[in-house]
Amino acid sequence: MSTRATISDVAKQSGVSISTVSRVLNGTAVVDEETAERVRNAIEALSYTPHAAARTLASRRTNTIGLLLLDIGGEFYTPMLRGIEAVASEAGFDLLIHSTITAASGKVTRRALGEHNTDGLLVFTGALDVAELTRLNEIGFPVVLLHESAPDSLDIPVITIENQSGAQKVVDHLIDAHGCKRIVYLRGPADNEDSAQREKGYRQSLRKHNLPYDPCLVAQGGYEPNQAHATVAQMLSDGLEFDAIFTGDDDNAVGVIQALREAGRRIPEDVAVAGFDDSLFARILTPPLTTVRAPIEQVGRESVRQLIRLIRGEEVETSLVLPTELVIRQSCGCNRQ
Amino acid sequence: MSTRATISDVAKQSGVSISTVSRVLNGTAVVDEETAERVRNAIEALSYTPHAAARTLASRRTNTIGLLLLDIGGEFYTPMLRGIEAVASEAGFDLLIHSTITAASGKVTRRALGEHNTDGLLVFTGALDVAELTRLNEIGFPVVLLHESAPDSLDIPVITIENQSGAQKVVDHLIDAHGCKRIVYLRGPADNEDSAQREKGYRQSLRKHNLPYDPCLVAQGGYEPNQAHATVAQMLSDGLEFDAIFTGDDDNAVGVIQALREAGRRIPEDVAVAGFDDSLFARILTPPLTTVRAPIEQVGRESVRQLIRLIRGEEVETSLVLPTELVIRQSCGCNRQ
DNA sequence: CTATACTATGAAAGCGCTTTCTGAAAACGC
DNA sequence: GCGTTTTCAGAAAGCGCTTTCATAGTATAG
Repeated sequence: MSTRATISDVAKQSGVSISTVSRVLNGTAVVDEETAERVRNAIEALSYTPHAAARTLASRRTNTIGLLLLDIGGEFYTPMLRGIEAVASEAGFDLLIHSTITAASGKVTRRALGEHNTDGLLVFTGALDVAELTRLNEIGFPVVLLHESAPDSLDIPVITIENQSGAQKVVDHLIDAHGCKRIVYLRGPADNEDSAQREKGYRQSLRKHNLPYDPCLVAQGGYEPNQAHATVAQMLSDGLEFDAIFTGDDDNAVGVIQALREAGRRIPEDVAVAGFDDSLFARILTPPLTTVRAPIEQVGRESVRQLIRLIRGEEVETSLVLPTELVIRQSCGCNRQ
Repeated sequence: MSTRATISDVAKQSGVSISTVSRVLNGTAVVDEETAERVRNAIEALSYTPHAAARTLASRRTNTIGLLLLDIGGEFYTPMLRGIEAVASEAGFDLLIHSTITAASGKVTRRALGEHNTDGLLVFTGALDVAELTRLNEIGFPVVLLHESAPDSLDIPVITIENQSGAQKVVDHLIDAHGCKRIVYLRGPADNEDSAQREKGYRQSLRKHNLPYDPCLVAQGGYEPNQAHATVAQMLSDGLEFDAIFTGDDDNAVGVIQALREAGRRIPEDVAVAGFDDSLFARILTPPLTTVRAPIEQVGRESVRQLIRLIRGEEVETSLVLPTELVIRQSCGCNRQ
């Protein structure tokens, strides 16, 4: 507080005009090397840092990108955040984060992130309503979506992962390697695009292997251990028969494994289990979880790269789908000790 | 982009001066209700949002708090972030996040977060060097430290948790309930204050029970499964005898359990294990981990509260220590099925 | 040696707000 | 009914920068 050095302090100290200081700061024009050196010394001596808001106001650039999340606390976000932060920081952008879930309670619908405080927005599945998305699109504001495609009417790039083929690979494996015939699929939250894609992959695999599609075998897991636990417990008490569960994501797998164990079903002898994501805890589950590796950190990195291109007015892919990879551990029946 | 509405557009549209619009916006003075209504309508009609930088520049308030982390990807941060975001957002502050670990590679030492773009800073253990901390303290800039106290010379509030008593409780439990006599303690990274405190608690408990302190039983775990794994494997191959491991944190526990299992030691029959933090995965380990619950989200919440008080110039506790709680599961030998 | 083109710099106009100062009009007091 | 307060609103001065425009000085060409 007190007396921050301003650009004119630096100018005075080095005996030049503020224009010249600005030029040295930004490299926007050639400055005599000797003069530049004097300016740099003054900056150092005054430990001067340009005032971000003043810069923004004058240059009409915030040098900040915004990240709009549903729930910042989700485990899923951690690697994504790491990727986003790394690329943003490397490119000299600040990162403003807002979680819309906490905002829901707030009375004032202050637009937390937008044209007024960022150069562009990263929007995670469901974190922004279509109306606002449309508004941003109309004023040509740079936005990149993560894990969910935009309404067709809007031209907004999307970064996502190979959900369908990933799911197909893991279900293929359950069938081909372990002879599973009745495979449960646990959906994510309603409207979740990842989940819908994975379900497609699941059905595709069944079709490919001439296995019947039984709607009873598909149910809600909610990407959430408790719900998955309840669902599986219900299935078991209903006497539903199955020899494998593709849990939709790894979080579900935690609840699934617990429910199976409580019912005395052995994994993988009685029921094979496979997840999706390859979360940090997938390998520490017992048995270690066979799953599909989702390149989440990479999604974070790419999304920022695309957003920055957009901000710079460069060409951008409308959609980027990052590859997933089958990770075979033991919950499917492989590698038994 | 294109043509954002500005305050003067709103003023024109509602037939008042920009001063009045500003007053309606901020409630800084009484405005005739009828006039105010007209202004509000204009704001709505133009879907006007005040330009943050202009506001900042004029009012000398950024309405933003900065969070300086070492590694944003750490699992540990997730609940903390949730707490921080929730309180900040509720209080109308934006949250600017920067991870210093990624910045290390950058050539330019741009001060990512500071007086120039935030009203105050939350600094996590080790994320800022003492020089910068001192500078901020000297200019009276609001800073709150998380999980590490400031150098004595600086008067900076700290939010931390009851590490020592938490550690003591869990070691007490290992001794009292399970008769453990030779308990290993795995340290966190060097200089980690949490770890040092927990070690104190460990030693205190030994002393209280008249158990000898054997330096061989204390080693590096690094809060990191691989290192913990290596350390324990080494201890085992050295033929070191012990009947329990207090793993320092839950991350370590993952490596510890694996190492013990590989050596054919049963948990908890041969070796009892206990962690610290109560991470999300503590309950899904096999066996479920006995640990100490650290109120990490609470730390996040409190830190923001304190920081906001500081920003407002209110009185602040110099140090806040949040309580920890023993969580007994099965890795210590309790609740065996 | 003059005309032309650079080069390096400064002066000054904003960017979109907040806030102080000032004043007109309405309300009040006696 | 006149002076005094109160209420409401506008004018204008910045906040600390970037950027355009102008210009002095210097180099280059013919």
